[in-house]
Amino acid sequence: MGAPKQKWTAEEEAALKAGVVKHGTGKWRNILSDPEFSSILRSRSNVDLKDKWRNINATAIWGSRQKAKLALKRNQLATKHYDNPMALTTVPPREEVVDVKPLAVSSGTPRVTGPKKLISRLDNILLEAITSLKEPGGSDRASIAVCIEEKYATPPNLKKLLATKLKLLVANGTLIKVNHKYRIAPRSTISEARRSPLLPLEGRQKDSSKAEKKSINFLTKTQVDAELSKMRSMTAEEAAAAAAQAVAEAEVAIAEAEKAAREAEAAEAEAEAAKIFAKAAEKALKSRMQDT
DNA sequence: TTAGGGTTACAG
DNA sequence: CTGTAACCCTAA
Repeated sequence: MGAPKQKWTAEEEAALKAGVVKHGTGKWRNILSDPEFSSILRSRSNVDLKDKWRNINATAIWGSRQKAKLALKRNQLATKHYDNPMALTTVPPREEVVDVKPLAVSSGTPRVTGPKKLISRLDNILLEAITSLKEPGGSDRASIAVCIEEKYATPPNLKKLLATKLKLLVANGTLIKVNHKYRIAPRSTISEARRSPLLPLEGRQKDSSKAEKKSINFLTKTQVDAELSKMRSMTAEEAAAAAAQAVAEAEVAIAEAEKAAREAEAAEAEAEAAKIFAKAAEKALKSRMQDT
């Protein structure tokens, strides 16, 4: 009687997303069993998690459930059928489009005003697709694309966005790219990946005193390094990678901010700063690319 | 236990 | 009045 509707808070939503990223779609019970998440989600049930996740994705992609319902309703109400069922689906308005390809000067991109709601939904879908594929060795871009296309409407630039996002997620440590397959990072909460650069260190050989690798980030020593080395030959590619990395860092910071927005508002400011910095870096690199 | 369908409560 | 989000119920 005291709670007609218990609306979800940002913390709960963030926890849910983190749980999905960590464990995968479904496994609500597993997510709920997680001590960290259960602390926040202990008031929620697995069904609630599922429903919330459904709602999030439904609202994100313009149409999972609502579209079907709406379509049905419209079909009954009006016989007018749309010739263009779905042209532009995804691409949320506030998406930060890390497009590095277009050489157009981004003059049409105004300053970041203060997007409170972010965290690209595409990331969720992407991770969801990878987890749903359940490929042990990971999935390649084609499989992921197909999975997403089957589940949602397929925008024309999906492939490009997917490639960009994939790269981005690999850069920030959420995904691990081995050869040509992508898989979820084994052990790392995104926020944690930023704080502590996960060190494999299987055997002894712990050169902790070696602070040589300090700045360059949390990137694990995967084959990505090799590709990056290869990229060094190409200035443009390197610049693009750097820009993508900066944006990735910004997104991570934003995610962290949303997760702990309640505890520290400064984090959000930091995220904003990081985002602005990323944007600036991207812009600079881009102009440098075409200027040189 | 989870996925999906359906219903109710709240906001615009 | 319509759309959205939480809630509830049921089948797999």
